[in-house]
This record gives sequence, structure tokens and C-alpha cells, in this order.
Amino acid sequence: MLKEDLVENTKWQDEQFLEDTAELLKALAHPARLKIIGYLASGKKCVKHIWEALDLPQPNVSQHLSILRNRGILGYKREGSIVCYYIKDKRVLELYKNLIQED
Amino acid sequence: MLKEDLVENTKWQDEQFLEDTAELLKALAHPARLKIIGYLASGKKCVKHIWEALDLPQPNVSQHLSILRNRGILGYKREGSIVCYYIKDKRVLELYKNLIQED
DNA sequence: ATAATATATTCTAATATTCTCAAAAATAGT
DNA sequence: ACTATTTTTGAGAATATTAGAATATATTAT
Repeated sequence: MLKEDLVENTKWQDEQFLEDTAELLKALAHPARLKIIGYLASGKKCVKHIWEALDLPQPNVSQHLSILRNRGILGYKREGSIVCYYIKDKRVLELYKNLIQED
Repeated sequence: MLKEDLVENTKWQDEQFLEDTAELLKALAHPARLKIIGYLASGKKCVKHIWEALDLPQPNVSQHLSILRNRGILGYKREGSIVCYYIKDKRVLELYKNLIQED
């Protein structure tokens, strides 16, 4: 993206974009939810593995998963008695990559 | 960034990274503050121009500016009787570019 | 049907965020 | 010093978010 594009860009005038983007960022703006994203960045994982790996109480993780799921950030698939989550929103993966960049 | 890097990446285990990043995202996760970032993306602007351009009450904008300033996202410079703000944190500009990308 | 395992939902108390309005600083010009 | 302009700060109520406990649901095996 060129600097000119940024100067001429008028996305910030689009209230719908602002609201949607703020919602997206709000969903990500929590240590536990970022942790979930980071853990899922390497691929689909089931709920039990998630809360065990993250060392957080199961209901708490479940709440955060539902927030991320409801905002369309995560997708899930039931596989028998277990449920596996994955990052559905590609933009979020890009954002996360951006965030872990050292600079 | 290669996919392997994402698989092997362990940033999500770094509690300090999680907290700092969540703070950063929380600061951005508001329509008015995103609007400010978008407006400033094209360069330094003074406060009056900001709240006029954004069509928001002046004290409200000032509060949002102080949030962004206190988190080190914005810098400012007094020029006589007016104060001008600019995006200081380069990561935020990168993030914003990422967010306005159509996909 | 019952038990065991895996996951989700609901409620509550504590805390944080948000907006609005009023008042207070800071600066410049007269 | 007085006034106008610009910007910041504070108090208040309204709303939202959070963790944690208790409970509920779904699936599988016996």
C-alpha cells in the first residue's frame, strides 16, 4: 500500500466500517482471547486442549470462545463428543501476524 | 511471514505481550478513536480540525485523544495556541492499513 | 436409563467505559 | 490585565465488560 493511498483514503468516514472494525478489535482486545487466537493460529484445536493449554477455567474459555464465535472470528466443528475451533476470519490471522511482528 | 513461523510461534504464551497487545487493541477498539486514527493517517492535524472533521463534541474528542496519547499511540505538539496530533506508533499505522484492506 | 465426559449458558458482583455538561487552563491579541 | 480562542479536566449518570460459581446441555458408553 502506497502512502498516497493512505492520504486519499476515506474509509474513516464510513460509519459502518468504523463500527464493524471497532467490534472486531473489541473482540480481540482481551488477553485471554488474544491467547486463544495465538493458540489457534497454528491450526484447529478442540476446546479441552484450548483451556488446558491456556491454563484458564473451562467456563471462562467457553465464554470467550462464544464471543469470538458470535463475531464470526472463529468457526467450529463438532466431532463426536468434542468441539474443535479454528480461525475463520482471515483478516484476524493477518492482524495477529501483524501484532506478533517484532519492531 | 511463513506459515511455519506461525505454527512454531509461542508469543501467545507471553503474558506481557498479551496484556500489552490487548491494551493497544482496546485503545483502538472504539469508532471515534478509529475515526481519529483514520483522519490522522494522512498526516498531523490540530485538535479543532479533528473534532470538526469527525463531527463529534469537542470535549469528547479531547478525551479520546488523551486515551490515544496516554497509550503512546499519538504524539502531539503545541504550536502557539493550537495543539496538533499525529500517529506516533508505527505499528498502529500498519494495523490501520491492514484494517482498511478490502478482502 | 444412568453415568461419565465435554462444552455451554446463566447469574451476580465488581469494575471499567462512555457520554454529557460545566468549569478550568493555556495562549494570543488588544 | 481583559477577552477571545483553543484545549483539557472533572463530576455524574448510564451502560458494558469481566471473572467466577452454579447449573444446564450434548454426546458416548455401559
